[in-house]
Amino acid sequence: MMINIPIPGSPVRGSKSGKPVMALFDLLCRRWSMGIIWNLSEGELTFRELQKKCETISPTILNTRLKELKLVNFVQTSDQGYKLTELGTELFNLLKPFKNFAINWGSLIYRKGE
Amino acid sequence: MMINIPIPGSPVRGSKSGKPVMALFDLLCRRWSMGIIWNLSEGELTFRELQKKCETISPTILNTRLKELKLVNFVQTSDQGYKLTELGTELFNLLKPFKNFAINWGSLIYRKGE
DNA sequence: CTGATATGCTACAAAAAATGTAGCACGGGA
DNA sequence: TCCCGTGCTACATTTTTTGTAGCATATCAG
Repeated sequence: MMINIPIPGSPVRGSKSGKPVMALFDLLCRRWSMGIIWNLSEGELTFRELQKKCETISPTILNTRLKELKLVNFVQTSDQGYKLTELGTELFNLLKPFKNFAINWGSLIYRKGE
Repeated sequence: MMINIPIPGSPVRGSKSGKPVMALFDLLCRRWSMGIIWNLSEGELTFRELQKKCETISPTILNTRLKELKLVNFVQTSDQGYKLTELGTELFNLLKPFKNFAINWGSLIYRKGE
């Protein structure tokens, strides 16, 4: 497995100069990144618990994402398994409003299909 | 090309029951989705302009993402090219604070490497 | 009308990322 | 010692993404 972290200031997807927000997007748009942060927000979880919460994630990708998220300091290990760092929690707080937005969006899509 | 949209309420990556927020994450975590929304926030852009803004996107994927984002009503076409819908603008507003977060995060990573 | 340019987009092969399944190594507990 | 549960790796297959070339149409100058 090959770990490749986007570094703000170095070229990333979306920005040759490495605009920080593009580096963040590069990271977050990797499959499951956001889901993992979301699921960890409720508290510490072991590897297998997290795997269950994510429902359909493969252990390979879960482990890769966890390594990445640890490297960028959004997630940390603990006795009990994995948990968000302070920074990761801040990021989750930015993600939180997506829930209601998504619910509203979902009801619009639903109506569209009627 | 095959368009496949996550529908809240139907199984999506991350949720067999299709939790709306997971459907949204499924969509947003596709490569370039967030970058496209970000770049369109400043105003209408033609296909080629958008391509230039995204710096390294391929036309294939740009077109795929645009079709998807139109289908879920985040983006619409206009005389001048492409622009965010009202809903897309709302979504952008949720994304906006990521910029400062990313800048802060970037400076932390930088310090880590010193 | 003709040629030069720009635009939106498609084709397609190659590369990279994600998936799914099997299962290993290790640390309890009985 | 045998049996679980846990964290995680191996690896073949499938899906996504990339990169390059280039087509079709529209516009404009001559």
